[in-house]
Amino acid sequence: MIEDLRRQLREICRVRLSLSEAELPPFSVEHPARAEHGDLATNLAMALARPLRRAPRELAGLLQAELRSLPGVERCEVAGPGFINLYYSKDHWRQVLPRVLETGPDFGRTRADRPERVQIEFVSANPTGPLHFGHGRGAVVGDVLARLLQFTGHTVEREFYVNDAGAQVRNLALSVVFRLRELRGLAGEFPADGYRGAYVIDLARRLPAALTKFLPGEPGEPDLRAIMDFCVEQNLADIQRDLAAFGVGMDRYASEREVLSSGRMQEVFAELERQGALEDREGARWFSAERFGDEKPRVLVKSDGSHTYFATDLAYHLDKLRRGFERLIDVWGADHHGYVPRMKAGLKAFGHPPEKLEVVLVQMVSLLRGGQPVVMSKRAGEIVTLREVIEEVGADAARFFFLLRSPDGQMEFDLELAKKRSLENPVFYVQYGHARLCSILARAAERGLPVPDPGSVRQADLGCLDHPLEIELLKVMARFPEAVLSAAQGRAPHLVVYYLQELVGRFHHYYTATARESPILSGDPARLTARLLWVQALRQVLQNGLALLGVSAPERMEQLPEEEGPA
RNA sequence: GUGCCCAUAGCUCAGCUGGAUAGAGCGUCGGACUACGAAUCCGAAGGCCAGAGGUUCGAAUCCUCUUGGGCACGCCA
Repeated sequence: MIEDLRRQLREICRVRLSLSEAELPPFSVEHPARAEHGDLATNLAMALARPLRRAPRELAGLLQAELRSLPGVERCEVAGPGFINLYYSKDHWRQVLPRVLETGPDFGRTRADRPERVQIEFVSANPTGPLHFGHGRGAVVGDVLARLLQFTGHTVEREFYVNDAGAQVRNLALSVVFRLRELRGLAGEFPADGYRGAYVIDLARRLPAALTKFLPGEPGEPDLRAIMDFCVEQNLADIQRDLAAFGVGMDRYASEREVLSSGRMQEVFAELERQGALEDREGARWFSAERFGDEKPRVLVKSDGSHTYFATDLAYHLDKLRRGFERLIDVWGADHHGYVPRMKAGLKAFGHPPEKLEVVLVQMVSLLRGGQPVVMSKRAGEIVTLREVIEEVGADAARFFFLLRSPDGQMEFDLELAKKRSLENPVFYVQYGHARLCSILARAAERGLPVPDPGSVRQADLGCLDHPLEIELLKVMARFPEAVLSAAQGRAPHLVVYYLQELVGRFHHYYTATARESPILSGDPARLTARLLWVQALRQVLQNGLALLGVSAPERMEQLPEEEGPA
C-alpha cells in the first residue's frame, strides 16, 4: 500500500509539477498512529515546499485534487502544517480478502526491487562442546532473517562455519585424554585451557577402542589427531541435532580445515604480499589492516607458525564472495564487535566493497529463573545448554522469546516465564488467537453451517463485512506485507512479532466486543459466509507470520490443568 | 584510556532513514463468563523519552558534551 501510494505520488509530481525523479525530495508515506489522520498520510507537500518555494498547504491543496481521484480513495484531507491524509473506502479494504485467500501461504511474499544472492552465516559455534543457551538467540535471529529475506524475494543460503582446525579443538582433545586417563585410574594433569564440562567425560567414555590403544602411555600426534576428529564429529552431530530440535536448518557446514587445505590461504598471502600489505615482525606475520580502515595491523600467522582465526576466516569470507554471493550477512555475538572493522579491512584489501559484508550483532542474553539469575560457572564448565532450554520450555516459546527483542539490545530470558501458560507469556497469546480462529471454524462445521471455501471468495458478498472492527482488521491484514518487508530490510525479526501481537490483540478485542450482540457464527447466510472468509483470512495471515518465525500455529491449545497438584 | 552498543511508565521493552496528542505487555486497582475457548476482554492510575546544549517549520529520533550501565580493545575464538 505504502509503495503503491509512493509510486502514485511520484507520478503526480512528474505529470502535474513537471518534476523529474532526481528533483523529488525524500518524503514519507506512513500509516498514521491516529485514525483521525487517515489510513495513509504523506508529508510530500511539506517536503516540496522548500525546493519549490511555495507554501506547504498550497501545494497540499494541489496534490489533494489529484489524490481524490485515485482508485479506492474515499476522502483526502489537508491537515496541520500540510500533511495530506488519505482515507480509503471500505470496499477497497475488503479486497484484501481475495488477496489473502487466493495467495494463501504466499500472502506477504514480495519481489525485491533488486533481488540479491545472500549468504547468511550464523551460529558458527566451535565444535568443542554443546550449544550454549546464548547461541539460541543468534541461531533464531539468523534463521528468521534467512526466512524473511527469502520471503522478500532474495536467494538465501545458510551456512555454519566450523572451526575444526584451531587450537581449541586440540585443547578439547587433550581434555578428553585427561578424562580418559582419569577413568582408567591413570595419572595426569588437567591441561591448561582445558575444557571442564561434564560432556568431556562422556566423550572420553565414548572413544572407540581403536583410539585408546596408546594407553597406558601418552597419545602420539596421530592418536591425538584421531581423537580431535572424533570430538569434532561427535560435537557437530550434537550441535546439528540441537539445531534441528530448535527448528534451525543449515544449507551447508563449511569447514576451516577445508579452507586450509584448499590452497586459498596461499592465494591470500600471495595477494597481500603483492600489495605490500604483509609484514614480518616479532616472529609473526602481520596484515596491514590499518591501511584498509582498521585501527592497527593484525596477526595472520602466529610465531608458532599456526594461522590465527582471523586468517582462515578472511580466506573463508573471500571464498564466499568468490562463490558469487552479492551480500554476506554474519550473525555474531556482540562481544565480537571489535572484529568487524578487521574483517571489512580484509575484504577491502581484496577489492571488495566492505558494505558487502553486513554484521548483525546479537547482544547478550542473561538467563533467569523466576526473576533470579541462573548461576553458571564458565570456569567449571557449568553452562546451561540450548538443549536444556528447549527441553524445559519448548522450541516455540524459546524461539518466540529470543525474537521478542531487537537483536541489538541485551535481553533477559526467564525460564519460568517462558513456561507459564498465562497472560505474562506472549507466545500463548498469539498461539491462542490462532487456536481460537480454528475453533470457530470447527464449531461452524460442527453446527452444520456452510464453511465457504477460500477459493469462493470472489462469489461472496463481502459488503456484509461492515463492522468497524472488521474493517479495522482488514486494514491490519493489508499491512502484513509491509511489516514483513521492514523486518527483512531492517534486519529486525522482532517487528514481525510485534505485528502479530497487534493482529491477534485486535482480533481478541473484536471477539469479545461482538460475542454478545453478534457472534461470528450468527446472522444471515451471506453475512456468515463473509465472516467465515474473514476468519480464514485472519488465520492465514497469522499462520504466515508464525511460519516466518518458525513457531507453530496449533489448532487447539492443550487444556490447562484445573489446579496445580500438591507440591 | 580508546572504540562500539544501550538509557523511553513501577518492571520488560517497541517506536529511532526527523513529523501531528510518545505506545504495548506485565505488575497495581476496578469491572466483564448460563455464550464462537475468560489462556480472553474493558476501564483507571502511571512519563521532564537519563541530563545539558545545538541543527529546523518540527527532535524520543540527527549532532556535541555530561552522567550511568554493558561489551571489546591478545600471536583466543
